[in-house]
Amino acid sequence: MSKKPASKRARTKQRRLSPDERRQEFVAKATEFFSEEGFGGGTRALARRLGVTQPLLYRYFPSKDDLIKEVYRTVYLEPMDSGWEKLLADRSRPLRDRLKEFYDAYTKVTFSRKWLRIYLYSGLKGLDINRWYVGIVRDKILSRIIRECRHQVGLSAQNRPNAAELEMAWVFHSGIFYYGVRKFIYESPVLESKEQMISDAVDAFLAGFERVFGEKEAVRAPAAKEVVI
Amino acid sequence: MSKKPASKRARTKQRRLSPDERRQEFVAKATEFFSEEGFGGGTRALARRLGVTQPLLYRYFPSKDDLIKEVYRTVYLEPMDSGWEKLLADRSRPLRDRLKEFYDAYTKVTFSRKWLRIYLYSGLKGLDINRWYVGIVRDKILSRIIRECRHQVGLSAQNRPNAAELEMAWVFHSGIFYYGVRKFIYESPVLESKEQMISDAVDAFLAGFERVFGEKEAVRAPAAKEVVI
DNA sequence: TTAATTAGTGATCGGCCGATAAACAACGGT
DNA sequence: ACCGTTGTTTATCGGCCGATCACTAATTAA
Repeated sequence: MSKKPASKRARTKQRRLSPDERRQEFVAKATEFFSEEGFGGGTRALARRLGVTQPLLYRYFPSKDDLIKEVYRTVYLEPMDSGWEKLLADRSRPLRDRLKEFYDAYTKVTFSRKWLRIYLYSGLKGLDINRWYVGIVRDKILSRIIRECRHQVGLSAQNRPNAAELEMAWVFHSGIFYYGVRKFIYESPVLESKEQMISDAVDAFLAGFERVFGEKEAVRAPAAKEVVI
Repeated sequence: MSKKPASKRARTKQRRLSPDERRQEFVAKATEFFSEEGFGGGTRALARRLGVTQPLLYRYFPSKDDLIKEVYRTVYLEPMDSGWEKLLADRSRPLRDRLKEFYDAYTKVTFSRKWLRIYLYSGLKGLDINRWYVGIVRDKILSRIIRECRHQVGLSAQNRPNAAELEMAWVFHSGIFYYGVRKFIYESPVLESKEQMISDAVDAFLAGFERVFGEKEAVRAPAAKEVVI
């Protein structure tokens, strides 16, 4: 193989991108790259994938860590949709329908090899942004779901969710989440219909919530165990 | 700081370990080390933690990769207990009790920072051993659970589980599993009583399985969707 | 057309990595 | 007390890493 000046003026004129666009392009490709290689991936390999030389990265980002931070920022912020809370809270529709629609939407943005890998890597690193995200899920999504469940089974939806309810919502949520992990990370065969998986999970959750928390709580553990965390 | 001949005969006589014991000791410490640092962790840092010099590792293991393989081997095999299948299949006891006891035991060996981190790292690497483990869980645990659930709700427990049932068991199992991830990886606050979490999850799962698969399946999607995967 | 500015490259630095070889220290049988 | 064996260290190799700098090429403003 000889030298490779290829792609030098490969396509007609190849508009020069504005600095901001170029930066964003780098971040986007870097996200793909790091999601595959992990954040241990080298800047030279990344630059090769971008079709540029390695030092050029340092014109756009002060350090590799800064680039990585931007990757996190875009990946975590991208899927957030403020409409979700309203969707979950809309009591003019059956709760079952709301939950199904919410998880259809939620998994549409989070179930990708890219997103899940970045998420797991950042979780293993113990990054603040991961903690922030977990907190958002708990406060904006799961707490809301519990309020709606309480209302559904005729309990007061006033107080904050207690720890046991929250845990049950987490187990439900995580079960769905892990479908994505099995499919896109483990590349293990899963039920081909994501919609059916969600539908069954929602039905099971609602049935379970009712059995565990509905009505006669007499048989359950003493209230001391249900401290709010 | 001067040279550090410390720990040279530090404790009385310091029995010299047999080669096999020494090897195992190295693997054990290496497991801890890699679970914290990830497998990108350096051999020098590992050796420092072992209190020896780096080249010594290469007397016991031909390469870093071989050491890592042994780490995987011990971590994955350690928790496997052949008694679990029997426990799950023992129909002289209520299914609810069997499931609770099984998950109490299962989470006792898998819920540790060490195990979970190694598991997630190997999953992200797409290692064969991870696929093998997922297959074991599916075939030895979840399939068994479904047979017992079917028997419980009066269905034939003969045929293999269909894809929808299997998925539901996965969602249940993953929900419990992720409690460990949240606690030990994300270090997020969780319901302090693991037993209650399991108990509620089991109750919800059983209620859900009955509602979704019990009796009148008329309302469910056409059978075509329930192909065995 | 020319000068100034910006985009991109080649060469290179120090540092850490996995791995090897040779020297040295400790033990065990006789 | 000796010597062979085994355990351990010191010194070092080539290679890849993140980062820097001086330089060239392309673009824009005049």
